[in-house]
Amino acid sequence: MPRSGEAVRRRLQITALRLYRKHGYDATTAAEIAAEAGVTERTFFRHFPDKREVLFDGEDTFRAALAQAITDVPGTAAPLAVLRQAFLAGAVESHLEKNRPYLHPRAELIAATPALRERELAKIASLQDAAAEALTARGTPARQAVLAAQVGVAALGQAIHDFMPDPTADFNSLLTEAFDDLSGLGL
Amino acid sequence: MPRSGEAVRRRLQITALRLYRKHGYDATTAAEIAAEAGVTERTFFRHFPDKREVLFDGEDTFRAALAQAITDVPGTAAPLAVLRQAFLAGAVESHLEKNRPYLHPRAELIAATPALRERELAKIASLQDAAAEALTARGTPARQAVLAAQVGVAALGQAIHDFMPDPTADFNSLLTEAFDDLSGLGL
DNA sequence: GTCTATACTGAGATAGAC
DNA sequence: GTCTATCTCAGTATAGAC
Repeated sequence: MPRSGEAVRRRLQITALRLYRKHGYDATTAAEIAAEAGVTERTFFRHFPDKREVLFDGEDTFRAALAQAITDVPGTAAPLAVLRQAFLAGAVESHLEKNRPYLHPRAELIAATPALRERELAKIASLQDAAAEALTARGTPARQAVLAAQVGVAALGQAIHDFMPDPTADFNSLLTEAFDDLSGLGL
Repeated sequence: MPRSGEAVRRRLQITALRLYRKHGYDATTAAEIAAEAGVTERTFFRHFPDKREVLFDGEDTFRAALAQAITDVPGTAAPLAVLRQAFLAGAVESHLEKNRPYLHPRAELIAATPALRERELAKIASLQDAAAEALTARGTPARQAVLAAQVGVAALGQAIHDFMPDPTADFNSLLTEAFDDLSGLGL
């Protein structure tokens, strides 16, 4: 067996998704995933702090890329306009494309599993925090930044949700649509 | 020690909050909480399905009251205007007042404990779902309802956040302020 | 109320990459 | 030799089953 950590890590992720979907999250033990990936249970927990996190690898990188995209938006537009531009800039789309084959099955599993849904919400909250911080660094007052981040990420979530089941969809159109929808809510 | 279910339940909640704050959530065992409350560990898990839930009792009632308030808003205003009126109607304020003494310490603990923060986010998401459903029942298109619920609950969260540390604050002013802030985000 | 499975943790030993 | 990935072993606590 190869000792390169990255390969083991990938195998654990793919195996976990497959077994979680096959037998359910609760009915799948960490030992089973590890065994199928050719390592011991302890190694599983060395790569991932818990059974949920194995499905959320790479979120940190994505969050950093998104924060950078917000920082890089030129000009002094209003907070939500900045977020719209940042989300259109490519970081989101490239992150989605990178995991294309797993996106939809993974989303189905998460939606059907409360424990995983909780973890996903935490990741989204973390995205909101990063977005708010990036806006603050641009000069947006903290209060507005936090609110704008929550609203903007909600629109982003809607776009991603619509994008996933349809391989032919154009992400940027969906994103523009979601942000346009915000205007009709009656602010 | 009285064995009437409600009293035990209350003692378990108060004891849990105290011990979680004193020794940290992870370092506190369910057995310790139960012992201090004068019951067995088994009784703890009979009242609360897990160690987190003991801090989130009553959320279901609150969610139902909020949904009812949304349903009860008269007229055909835009979705966010409906939510603003519903949140001002008293259900939120009365829920906050009921737990006044525990609100702030509880919030501090949750903010400092990732596992509890995850559970709180799940509860908030559940509020959003209920709000979206109530809006849909009023005739708001599903897409708009989901987005409006997320935006409205974000404003609500901001108001609650500001309300907690300050016992003299007027909740309805904070809420109005938060909703007004939404207009300045640049839609 | 008792029993058990399993998620997770810690420490020390081993094995391969450099 | 160092460094890092993995294994082995022993343990605790949560939560569910009976």
